[in-house]
Amino acid sequence: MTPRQDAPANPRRRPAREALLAAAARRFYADGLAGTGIDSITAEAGVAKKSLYNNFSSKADLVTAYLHARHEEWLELYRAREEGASAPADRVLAVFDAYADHAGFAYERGFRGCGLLNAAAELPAGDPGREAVRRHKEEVEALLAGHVTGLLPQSPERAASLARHLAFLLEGSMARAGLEGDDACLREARRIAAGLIGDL
Amino acid sequence: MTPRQDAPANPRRRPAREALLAAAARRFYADGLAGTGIDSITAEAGVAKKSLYNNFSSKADLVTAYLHARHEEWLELYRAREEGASAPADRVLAVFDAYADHAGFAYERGFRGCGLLNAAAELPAGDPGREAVRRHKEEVEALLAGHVTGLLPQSPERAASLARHLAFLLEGSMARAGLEGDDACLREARRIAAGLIGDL
DNA sequence: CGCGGTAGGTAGACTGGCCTACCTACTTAC
DNA sequence: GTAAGTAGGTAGGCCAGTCTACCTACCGCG
Repeated sequence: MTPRQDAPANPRRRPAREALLAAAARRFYADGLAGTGIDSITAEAGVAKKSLYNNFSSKADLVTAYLHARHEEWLELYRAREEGASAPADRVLAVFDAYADHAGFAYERGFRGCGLLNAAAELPAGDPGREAVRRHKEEVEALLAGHVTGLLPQSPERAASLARHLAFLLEGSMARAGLEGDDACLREARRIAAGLIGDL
Repeated sequence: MTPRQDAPANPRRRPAREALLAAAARRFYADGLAGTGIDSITAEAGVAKKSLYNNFSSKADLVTAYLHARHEEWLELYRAREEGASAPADRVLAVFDAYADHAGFAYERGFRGCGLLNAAAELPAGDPGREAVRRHKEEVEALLAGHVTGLLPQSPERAASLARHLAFLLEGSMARAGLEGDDACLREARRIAAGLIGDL
């Protein structure tokens, strides 16, 4: 029932929502949530302020959409890496590769680590956005746990512990990579992970 | 040559600087750097705004002092844990315990992970404060590397790799603990670390 | 001992700028 | 004609930082 199933070819009638989301993603990632003003987003998107409030009810709503889009984007990267990784060990490493891809996206200019974690750092303790980031990280860990269970079918609790271990490794290396400004930490974490699941 | 070597007993003449630093630490940790206003800090410190600018040249200067104080605070916690830990393995675990202590400080109300990492998440890519956080994390890793070298004197590169491994584990578990809102992740990371250095 | 200067505190007004959010008025695609 | 875009203004609030005006503890000195 959606009247517009394909993107309109006319540039005059381009969907403002996507331009806004793309611009918001760049500004939020680079300057932080609180450090980014509405005007700078609309200016970068080349869009009127009214269009922002036509598509989003508030800045907080735009932040929510940003977090959701970033989650989806990561899933996309992971799915791309998962193709061709059939063995459980390769699927574990595919998660690490997806993280590196995610880093590579922003790497060209001012890599600052995981956008979701950075956003969560700005949100107060009980904030729904913070909960969304928590769920994302738990989902990534669950993904790892699924693959690790394939490697250790005989002992589920050892598998769960290893999955946590890998998840911490992944998260910590991403945080450090953001501070260092390059993805060397991520490559090293992948190597360490390969060692952990290699000698099973 | 300092004319006042002991704290003045008179409450009228209490040092505003310390009250400001303590209040800033609470507000910055709970609400973020950009999310915290000058007025809320002076109000919580029970101090005039003038006193803030008597003691600090700007809000950025106060942020710098906050980051430095947090670094020193962690060092203090680590030193307390290091006493009585003579074996290298125990010293490695003392670092993990110091992190848990650090978490416990803020745990009572609204634990939000590592204050230094959260602050760095708000700072732009080349910011001096961000560099300070990077140096702090590198210092922690160097500490771990020193202890691990005591465990693996025969192979320095394996020791360096293990130190990184432990550093990532530490950082990642702290990040996850902040999202989850409790220190269960930290306790699990300590257990995993003990396993890593136990079977050497 | 008393007295005045100084250093560092208090309260609060104020400026200029940026923030979110809403608004009007016009334009264009379907 | 309508829906959705454009440009840009405006209201009202919060921000950092400065300023005036006053107050009080301490110190040296006569």
